[in-house]
Amino acid sequence: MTAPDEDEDAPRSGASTPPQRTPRGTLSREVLLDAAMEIVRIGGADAFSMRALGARLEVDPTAVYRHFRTKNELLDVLADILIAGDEPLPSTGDARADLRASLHQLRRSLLRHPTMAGVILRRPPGGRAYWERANHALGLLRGMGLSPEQATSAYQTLLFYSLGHVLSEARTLAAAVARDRRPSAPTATFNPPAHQLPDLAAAVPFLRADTAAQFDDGLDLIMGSLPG
Amino acid sequence: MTAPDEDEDAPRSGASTPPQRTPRGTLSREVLLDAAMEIVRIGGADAFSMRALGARLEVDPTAVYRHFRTKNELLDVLADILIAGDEPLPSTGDARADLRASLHQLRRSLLRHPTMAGVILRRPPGGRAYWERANHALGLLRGMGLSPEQATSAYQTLLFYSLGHVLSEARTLAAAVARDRRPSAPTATFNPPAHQLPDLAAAVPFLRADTAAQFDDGLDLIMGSLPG
DNA sequence: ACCTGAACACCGTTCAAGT
DNA sequence: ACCTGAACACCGTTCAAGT
Repeated sequence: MTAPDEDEDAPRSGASTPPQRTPRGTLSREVLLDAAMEIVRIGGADAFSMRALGARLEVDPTAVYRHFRTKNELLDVLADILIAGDEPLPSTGDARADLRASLHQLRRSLLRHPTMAGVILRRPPGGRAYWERANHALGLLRGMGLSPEQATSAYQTLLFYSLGHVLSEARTLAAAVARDRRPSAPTATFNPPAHQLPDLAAAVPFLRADTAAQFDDGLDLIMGSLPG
Repeated sequence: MTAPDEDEDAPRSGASTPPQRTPRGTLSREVLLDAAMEIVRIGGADAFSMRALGARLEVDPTAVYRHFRTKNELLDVLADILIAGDEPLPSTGDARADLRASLHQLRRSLLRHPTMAGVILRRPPGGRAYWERANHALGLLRGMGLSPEQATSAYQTLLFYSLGHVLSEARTLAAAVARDRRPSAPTATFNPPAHQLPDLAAAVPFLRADTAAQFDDGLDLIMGSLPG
């Protein structure tokens, strides 16, 4: 009924890498966000806590509250950094291609921290980068000849598809990461119970290993209906 | 930069409703799942913990471990119950309509516990209902004349779009729920910073209040490319 | 001004012990 | 066979106190 259950609960190991010294008064939003991202990179989303953050910076955990009102507020800023990514929004002049590229950017950036993607996507959007991406994409859709109303609908469809795809990839990746942390757990590859589900069985060979190409296929399908 | 931040952290109130008596030896998976669902219904996903579950059933929290190996395992079973929903899979003979109806079912069922949707969608899929839905939808797509390969691609696109849409609705709803639990927090309606983002500003009037219709628009767009 | 430390009210999970 | 209770190793957050 349930999957073999390789639990994400794994060891809650505090990140045990060389902590960077933090002379008095050096704490800042930037330093905190960098350290938070490091903790996530090393130990995954489960390893991140206000206490782990304090420990990493050799500072009392509660010192963080000078700079972020809550853990969730910090998480939201982290989210927006991931949504922004490190590449500029594409603008080659080919609206179709740019739109596609922007969504691929978003996917790649969120999947850079797969254990974090699920955490981040659960939070309500609100960051600057999120809205800038929306504005950019809407502009491209207008450029393809869509009305504001059509552009809005198309963008939401493309965005929700992308978020769902990323979420789906991220949760599988995150589970795999958790498995590898428990070395003895079974490999339990993605293996739907096709027994007695014939149409599912027929689909299994076409589940693509290349999930980036799979993502692109879906974009194709959705963008196929768009003018321009 | 970040939204006004009405935190989901709210009071971690243990569900304080009339607990049902639990004579010795009555504990079962079913009783536990019912109680868990009740806790979620009353207090949201944050209120659910192994300790709250024990308290509700007037049982030591650790007694739950006789029936579920971990909290995550229980969560996965809960997830599959929500994914199954309480309606049978539609089969009117109109494949297009049935496919659409099935995805609407999934959306409605997940949104019945919006605070739970995000939690559930973060977990890797693996329940029976999840795969039965896939099998059913793939069969409908085959019936519309799609090849196994086309059906697989189309189903994944539709599913990921649906999950993304539900996630997006759920996180907004969950934030609203959390706001209402802190009666003094500002209302902070969904309000993108359209200032200096002209294309976003042009889209705002077309963000539909009726999110079920919005969901359907996206299904239209995607299914518009499909044969049959 | 900025950080510390103790404290509060919680977690999930394990395991020896009881009935 | 089934449940309890103590214990372990954690949480986020508040607030008075220190420097």
